[in-house]
Amino acid sequence: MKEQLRAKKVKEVLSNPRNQKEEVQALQDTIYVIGGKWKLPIINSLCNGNKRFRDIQRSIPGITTRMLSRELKEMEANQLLKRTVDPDSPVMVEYTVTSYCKSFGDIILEMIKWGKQHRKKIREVSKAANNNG
Amino acid sequence: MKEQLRAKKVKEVLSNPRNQKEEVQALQDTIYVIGGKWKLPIINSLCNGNKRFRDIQRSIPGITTRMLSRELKEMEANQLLKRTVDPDSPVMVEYTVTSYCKSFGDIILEMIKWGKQHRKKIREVSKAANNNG
DNA sequence: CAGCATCCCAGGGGATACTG
DNA sequence: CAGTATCCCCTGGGATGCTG
Repeated sequence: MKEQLRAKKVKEVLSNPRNQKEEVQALQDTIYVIGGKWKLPIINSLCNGNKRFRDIQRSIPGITTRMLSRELKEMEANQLLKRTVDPDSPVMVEYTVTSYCKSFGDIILEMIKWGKQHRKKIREVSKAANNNG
Repeated sequence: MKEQLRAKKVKEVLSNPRNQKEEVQALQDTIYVIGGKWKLPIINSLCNGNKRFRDIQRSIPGITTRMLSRELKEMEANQLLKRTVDPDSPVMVEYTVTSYCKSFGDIILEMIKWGKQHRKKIREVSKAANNNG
């Protein structure tokens, strides 16, 4: 009985359920905030210096004006970016990331890294398949 | 001339359109692979040592058997995990991550980090609101 | 325990056309 | 240029109940 209690304790220290609950929560929160196909690519585009609607759109393959418009609005509401209209020419709008938005930098970087490695792997696999076939 | 070449080189490194196209692609690829609410939490759970269906389910708040079942199947097809059935008792199934799956580790870590900071920030903001109100 | 079957729905997302 | 407005579809996802 004592033995079993000890074993249980050790296991808890090795992988504390509390910590894990907290971490799953954190993970799910993040997924909730940046979920969907477009938010991260948009943030990435803004961080790359794109400020104008068209520029952002052109920099993200596949996005439509509708989705871009929607996401920008939502992200502005969530303080992830700032929208500025040039008072002189109302058709001059600029989007810039807030500092808060930059906190996604590391996530984006890791995801880019993964995507590149993934492509590399895919290429290698198909090459190997060709050699074997 | 040499100077200009060097300057150009630097600028290219800083924001090479080619690189950016490649990076957006990589980013979108990654989002495609791990998109949705559940894949990353599942991977996380497996990496935390959960192997049984019920355990995985219990470790992920909100997931239903239906979704878990579906995602596990899909991820098995995509070589992200291995499913093992104990021949002695067919109701003993174990899921384990492949090494490939572990390559998501850094992404998950970054996302957990972000989620924790996010909660902290939310708490601070609401606290400040209380003080001001 | 490990899951499949069924029913159901919101909303994410696409295509296209139009406006100030 | 910077969006809105429609229309429409699909599917991710929820709820619930059932089986080997």
